[in-house]
Amino acid sequence: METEHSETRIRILDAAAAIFAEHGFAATTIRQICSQAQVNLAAVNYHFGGKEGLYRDTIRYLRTRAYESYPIAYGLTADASAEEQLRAFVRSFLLRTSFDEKNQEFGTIVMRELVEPTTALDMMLDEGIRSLFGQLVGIVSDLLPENTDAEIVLASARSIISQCLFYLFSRSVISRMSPEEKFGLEDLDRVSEQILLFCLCALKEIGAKVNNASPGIAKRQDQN
Amino acid sequence: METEHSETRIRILDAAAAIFAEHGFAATTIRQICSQAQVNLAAVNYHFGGKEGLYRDTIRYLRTRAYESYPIAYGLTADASAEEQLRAFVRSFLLRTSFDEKNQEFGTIVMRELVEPTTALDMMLDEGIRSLFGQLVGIVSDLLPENTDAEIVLASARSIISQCLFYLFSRSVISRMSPEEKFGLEDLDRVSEQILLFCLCALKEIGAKVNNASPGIAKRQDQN
DNA sequence: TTGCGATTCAAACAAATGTTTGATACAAAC
DNA sequence: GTTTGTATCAAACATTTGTTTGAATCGCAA
Repeated sequence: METEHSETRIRILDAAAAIFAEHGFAATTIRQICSQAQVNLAAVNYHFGGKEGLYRDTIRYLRTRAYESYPIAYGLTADASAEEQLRAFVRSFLLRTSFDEKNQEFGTIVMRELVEPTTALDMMLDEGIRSLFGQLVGIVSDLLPENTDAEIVLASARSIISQCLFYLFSRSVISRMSPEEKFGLEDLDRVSEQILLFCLCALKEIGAKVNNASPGIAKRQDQN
Repeated sequence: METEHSETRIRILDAAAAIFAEHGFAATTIRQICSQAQVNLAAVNYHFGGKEGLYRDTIRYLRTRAYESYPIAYGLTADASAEEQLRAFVRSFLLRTSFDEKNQEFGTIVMRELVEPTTALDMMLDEGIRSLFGQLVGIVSDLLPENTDAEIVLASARSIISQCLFYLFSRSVISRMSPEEKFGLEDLDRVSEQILLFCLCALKEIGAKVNNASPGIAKRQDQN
């Protein structure tokens, strides 16, 4: 880990990222990678100990790059409202996983890990996914009345994250059903606001329902 | 196609469904399949012409079974309200793809096709996905005011389907984050109602917003 | 029974893949 | 200049994989 001092290492990692993302772990051969990276076939074993070692280091490499470009609280002041926090969460998530094409390889490999978990998934859970989801639950909790059932908070967080994941998973289908849509950087505002409209409306109405059902403590009626 | 007259064919298809779903196309060997099916190694080539032919027939085999068990308008009368139609859509979708473990193999292979499309994905689009999504758009359209922007209808439909897909794609993560949750048949009611709560609340509030913005034609204020 | 097409089987084949090897080139330290 | 450790390279190795082959077996009609 640490620094990628060697020039060859980086060339291999860049090629591996592209090819692992495109074909998946099993269907990728280290001959492809070494050919594209223009290094000798034995270089992978020399530098990474084997195909699996290269795969793990490739994920770390991409993840580091993605989170450096778009940290979780991307462009957010400390005193931001819960709604703004949710907006930042959704936008940085989309950017990190698919809308910035520089990070599309990261998103694709994450997706592959979800579908076909390897030991790398546990690593990703411990180092990122768990805390990411916890943060979302916190934001959703702030957007709902205090006495909201915890299960509703959790389910709502899942509903929200699923809409972000959709644009990762369904790229292949959408590009076939409506080929004119691209979902690149220039579409980020439109898509993120569509997601936020749906989610904020849902949370507002759920909050109203909760307050109606048990009009005990927190009463919130912030008309947008 | 047509009937699977041969006993061996069915044994191979059953084994192939399980193993393709578990390991994916590339990582599956026909030796595994034949071993599990207890047939000779050459049987796959004899009956299906090769590994790819077996893969295509396996998808068709699973899809037929899934849609026979849970058709799109599963348990729905002709005069059902739009909300009930949405409920049936969500429930049958969940059952078809993951919550009925008999169809989990189908859901898993669909998921794999989304992540790594083969020619089979085009087949699936033409024969099912496109009309399925069109049906959902119709239901959403009924649940929103008539003068709602078409783009909002489309985006809302995507938001809804994404929540159904979530329980397909995120099984591996959820089972690691909260291993006590199972998402089997006994959880269908709870999960589908959570999804429907979120979606119906969102649609209701979006509809209110639309009517506020352009209070022209349709006015709807059905307090739940 | 005999004959014949369909099916099953063990064995082998050719290609591809991850990995290893031993020699070579290179650069810095002494 | 010599040495030493690192990195690169072509070649080969051992497995695994999808596929093919040709004989053996089965089912059944003539």
